[in-house]
Amino acid sequence: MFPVKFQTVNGFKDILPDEAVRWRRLEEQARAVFRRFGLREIRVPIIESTELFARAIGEATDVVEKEMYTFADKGLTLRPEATAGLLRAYIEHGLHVQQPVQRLFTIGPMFRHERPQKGRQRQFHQIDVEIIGASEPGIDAELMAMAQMLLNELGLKVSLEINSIGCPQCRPGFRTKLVEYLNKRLDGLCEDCRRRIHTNPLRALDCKNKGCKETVQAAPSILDSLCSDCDTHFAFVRQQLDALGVQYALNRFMVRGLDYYTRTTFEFITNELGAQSAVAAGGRYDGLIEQLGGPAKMPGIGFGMGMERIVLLMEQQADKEESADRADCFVAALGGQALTFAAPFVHQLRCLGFVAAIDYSCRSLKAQMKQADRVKARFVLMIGEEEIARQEAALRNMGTQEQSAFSLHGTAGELAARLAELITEKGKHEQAYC
RNA sequence: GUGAGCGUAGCUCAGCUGGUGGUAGCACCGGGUUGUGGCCUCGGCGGUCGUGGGUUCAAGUCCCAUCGCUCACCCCA
Repeated sequence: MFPVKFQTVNGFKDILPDEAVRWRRLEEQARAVFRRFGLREIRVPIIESTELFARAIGEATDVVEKEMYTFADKGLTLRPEATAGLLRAYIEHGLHVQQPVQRLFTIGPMFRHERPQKGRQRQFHQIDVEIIGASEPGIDAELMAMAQMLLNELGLKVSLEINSIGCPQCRPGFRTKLVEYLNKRLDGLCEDCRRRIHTNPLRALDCKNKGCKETVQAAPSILDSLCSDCDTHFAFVRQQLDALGVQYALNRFMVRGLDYYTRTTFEFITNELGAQSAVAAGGRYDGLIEQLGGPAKMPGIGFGMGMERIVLLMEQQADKEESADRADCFVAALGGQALTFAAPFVHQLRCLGFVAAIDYSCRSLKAQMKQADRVKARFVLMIGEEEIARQEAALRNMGTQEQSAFSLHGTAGELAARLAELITEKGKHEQAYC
């Protein structure tokens, strides 16, 4: 039984080097945008106590009920989302004392035991942003504007939908009204939604079933049931979005899957990801911090951005750009003696900060040139018997095909420094690579 | 947890109503260029047809089981 083939387990994926280029671009762009908005990075463990997630996300949610990777005997769980862990860290370290408003982001893997499909893995990655300690509606608008800026700069076309789901003061009233409405129209609802009336009636509002969609069209709107504080808040959010030039659509049917959300909720959506539509989503969670044992009445708002989904969109939508993985100089060594020259040389070039490559196999020059081409080398330095005899290597510019002699007198360090100067100098004149 | 579809070379795929696994494309290696890349050209490497059973003179093809993957439902980023 020896030729056991191992493979990634279901729902987990390798990100191979070619694809990792896109991931890196996403992360770098995110960091660049976040810096402009004064966000600071925080890194927290991917394992927390099961109890933390149960409290934050809600005991009755699908995520907690059936999707968590839990080590039952240890009371620990792989995080299914990032907010809970960040807030735990915020509270544990008393960050609010240092700075009343904390603007934080983190990037990393999350885990949910769901059946995988397009744009959904069991290990998936999120860019997560939280602004804690500020309740002003301007914050809500700024956060959405920032997410949109990032998506725009990645070259993606997605749309923004917003809603307000009220607060513990006004939502129960709406819930009652909605249940009343739904109960009168059971015929128009799918089986799931009839069940939802008892478990989570708001979910019926965003059911994909056609009949439910029609039935729900005339349902009472949450926006008409907001208390005056929530209503004022949401009006300001919309006004601010307009002022910032952020395009959005109001979606009174939008609901959240996690219990902690209050007031403003939003989703950046696309119809180019199969059954998945949200690429980033979030909202306010004004009661959550207190609920987790933090300071009373501490507000917060945040969003998660699904990196797999963004990367899929980047593949489909964004301009293909040339990979930056490019060698400055490839040193072709022909024969063992040449290697003793070439290797220290390449090492010195690398010390000087250049991307240098070498092939130790001593294959034919043709083969090595092909290899140089594959690593997109801008220059190739050729060292063979003749060159060693003459003490002059050949330096070839791969873009222009120009070739010149390069004296081999001096120590490896001196030679590398001179070569570095040469390839920098020549590289300035021809950016184009054909 | 539920449903549907698909497993042939490293990758993308042909393979008809069962009748010898494809000069297939890409990639890789080598020759054409006694030491010069991309384009071209010629050649080479590469497969227990996911696995196990069954039907048949004969199975990549039909049937059953099993494993894996994909998509969708639920739910969610």
